Amino acid sequence: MAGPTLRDVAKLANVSIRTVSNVVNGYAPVSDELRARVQVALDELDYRPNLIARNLKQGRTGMIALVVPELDVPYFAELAREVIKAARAHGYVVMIDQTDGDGDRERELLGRDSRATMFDGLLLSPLSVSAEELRARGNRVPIVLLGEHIFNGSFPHVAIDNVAAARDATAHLLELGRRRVAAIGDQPYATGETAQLRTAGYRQAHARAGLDVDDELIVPTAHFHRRLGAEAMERLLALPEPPDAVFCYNDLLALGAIRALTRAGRRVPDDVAVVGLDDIEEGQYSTPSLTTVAPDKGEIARRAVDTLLESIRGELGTPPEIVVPHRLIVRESTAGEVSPR
Amino acid sequence: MAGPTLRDVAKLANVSIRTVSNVVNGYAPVSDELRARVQVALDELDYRPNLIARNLKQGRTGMIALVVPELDVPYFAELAREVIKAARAHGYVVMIDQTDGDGDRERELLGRDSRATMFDGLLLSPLSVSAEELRARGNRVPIVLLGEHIFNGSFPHVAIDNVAAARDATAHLLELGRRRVAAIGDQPYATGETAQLRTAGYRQAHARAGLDVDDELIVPTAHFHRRLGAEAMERLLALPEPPDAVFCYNDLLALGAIRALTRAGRRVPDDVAVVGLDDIEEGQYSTPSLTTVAPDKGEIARRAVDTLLESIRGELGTPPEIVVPHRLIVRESTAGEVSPR
DNA sequence: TGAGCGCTCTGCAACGATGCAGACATAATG
DNA sequence: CATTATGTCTGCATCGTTGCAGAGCGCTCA
Repeated sequence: MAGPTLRDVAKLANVSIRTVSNVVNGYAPVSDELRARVQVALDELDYRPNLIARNLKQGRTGMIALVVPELDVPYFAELAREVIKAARAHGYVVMIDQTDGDGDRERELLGRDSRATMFDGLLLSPLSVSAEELRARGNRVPIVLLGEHIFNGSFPHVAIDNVAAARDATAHLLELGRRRVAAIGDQPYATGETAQLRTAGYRQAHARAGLDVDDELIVPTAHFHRRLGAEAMERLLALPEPPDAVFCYNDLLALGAIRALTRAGRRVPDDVAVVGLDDIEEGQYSTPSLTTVAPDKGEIARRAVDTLLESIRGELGTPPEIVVPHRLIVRESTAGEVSPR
Repeated sequence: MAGPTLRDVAKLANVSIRTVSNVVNGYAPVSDELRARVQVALDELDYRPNLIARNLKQGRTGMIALVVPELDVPYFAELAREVIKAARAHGYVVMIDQTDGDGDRERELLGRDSRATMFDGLLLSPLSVSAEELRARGNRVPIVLLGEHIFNGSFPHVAIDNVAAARDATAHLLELGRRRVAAIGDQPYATGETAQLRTAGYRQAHARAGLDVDDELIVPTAHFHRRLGAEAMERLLALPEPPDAVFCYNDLLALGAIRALTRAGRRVPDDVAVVGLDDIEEGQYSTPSLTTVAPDKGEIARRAVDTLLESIRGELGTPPEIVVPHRLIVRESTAGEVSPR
C-alpha cells in the first residue's frame, strides 16, 4: 500500500536521500549525470512525494476549507465553484464541508479535535454559530466569514449590503406600481440576522416611497428552501387582501412562490410580481424567468480568498469588513415578456 | 502562528510528552491526579493536536476526495451531499474538487505532484480521462469511479444501468401514445460513453415497441446544461415534423427544453411531453414539474464510499461493478396536472 | 522476604520529508 | 604552491506525533 520513499529511491540510485530530494524539487544544483541516474530510479519506482510529510516539515498544507450550510443549495454550489477557482489561482485547493446548518456541526469545526488544523485557513459561512462563540474558541486557524451575519469586527467578513439589496428589490416592485408588496423569509430570532437585514431593507424601501408596511405581508420562514416559499405564498394568497407582489429573501423561496402561484392559477407577473435574491442559474431558465438581486459571487469568492491568504501570511491588520457589490437583474417575473434569450 | 505542541504541554505539566499524548488520546491508563494536572495544562495552552503530524505517523488522513466535473450542476451537488453524509458515517471527511470536465485537470490529479496522496482514497467522476489512462498512471491511491463511463474491470465502479434508465424514460413516452419522440444529449464520440448508452436505451425502447427511430430526432449536445437543452429544442421545433415528446439525457437539458417550448408557445405536456434524468430537486418545483428517471443517489454514495473504504482497508478483491437502482417519477411534464403537492 | 505481577509512566525511535552546515573535489587566484 | 572560491553532494537534526519496550513502584502471595 505504502509507496516508495526518498530512501528507497536513494538506495536504488546509490545516492543520498538529500540528493534525491534535490532532484525532485530542483532545489540545489545536481550534476547532469547524477540527475539522470536519480531520474531513472524515480521512474522505475514511480515515486510520489508524501505530501503529509512535506506538509509537516513546512508547516502548511496548501489547502483551505470552505464550510457551508448546504452544498446542494444552488447559491452555495455556485459560490463554491468560484471559491475553488479563486483558490486555485493562488495554488491552493479547497476542501468543502457542509454543516446542514446544524449549530453543533458548526461548533465541531472549532472544537479541540476538529480537522480544521489540517487546513491553512477556513472560509466559514455560519448559520447558527455566533461571532461570540467563534472568538471564544480562540481558533488557531485563520478564518474569513462569508455571508451576512452581523459581526463585530472580530473576524474578516465578506458580504453584500443586505439592507441595500433588499431595498433595491422592494423599490423595484414599488416602482412598478405594486402597492401590496409581501416579503417572504423573515427570521425574527437570534440567528436570523441576515433575514432581519433584508426585512429592514424592505421596510426602508416602503418608507422612502412614503408607504406603510402591512405586517401581515411579512411571512417568516424557518429556512430558505423552495417548499417553504411555496407554503408561504399559499398563506399569502389565502389572505382577504392578497399581495400583488412578493420580495423573497432568496431565489429558492421565490421559485417555490412562483410554483405556488402557478398552481393557484395566478399569473406571474400580471397578478403577482416576484423578486428573488442570489441570482442562481436556475432563475434564468424558470418559467417565468426570475427577477433577482445578484450578488457578485466571483468577487465575493476572490475577496474572501485574498483576505484569507493575507491572514495566513500574517499580513492582515484589523479584520476588514468587505462589502461586495450587487445589482438588480430584471426578468420576466416582474417585467413580463422580456428579451427572448 | 504555530500553536503549542505536546512538548509545551508536557513541560508545563511537568510530565513526559508521552503521558500528555496518552491523556489526549485516552490510550493508556493515567492516574486521576496526573490526568487532572495535564488537563489543566492542556486547557491553559489551548492545545490542539497537529493532525498533519498524527497523519504522518499513522499513515492515513481520514480524508477522501470527491472529484466531479462541476459542483454547481445540481446532480453533482446533490450527490456530493450524499457522499459527505455517507463518509461522515464512517468518520471520514470529504474534500471536493471540480475539474470543469477538463481532461488535463483530471489528469493532473493522477500526476506525480498531485495532492491525491493527501487522501486515503479518491471518488472520481471522470469526464474525459479514460480507464486506460487511469490504469497507466498506476496510481497508488485507492480509486472508485462514479457515474457512467464504461470501464473494463480495472477499477471499482458505481453507476445506474444507463441503458435501462433511458429505455424506461422513452418507453414511458411511447406508452403515452407519443409517436415522434426526440432525444436530446447524444455524444457520438470517444468520451461520450454515457450518452451513447442512453441513446442505446432510447433505441431499445423503440425497437421493443416495434417502432422505427427517426435519426433526425436525436440531437447531440456538447454538454448537459440548460442552455444547450433550450437550443436543441429550438432546433427540433424548426423541423418540418417536430416531435411530440422529448427524452433529455439529464434534467438540466430537460428544463432548458421546457423553457424553449414555453417561450415558443408550446404547451407541456399537451403539445410536447418532456422527460429528464437525474431527479434534481429543481424538477419538483419547475413549471410544469418534471417527469424524470431518478437514480438512487443515496445508494450510489453509500455504495461508493463503502467500496472505497474496503479498498483502503485492502479488503477488496476484484473490482466490483456496482449497479444502483433507478425509478421513473412521473410528474406534470408528461402527465399534465397531477397531485397538487 | 523476595519473586512476580500489574499499574503508571517514560524515553527512544520512527513516520517521510526538508533546512542547514559542512565535506569533498576541483578550479581559480595571488 | 598555498589559499580561497566554486560547485556537488552528504549527514544530521528536525517537524509533532505515536508505537514500542521497558523502568520504577507498590502490592500480593508463597
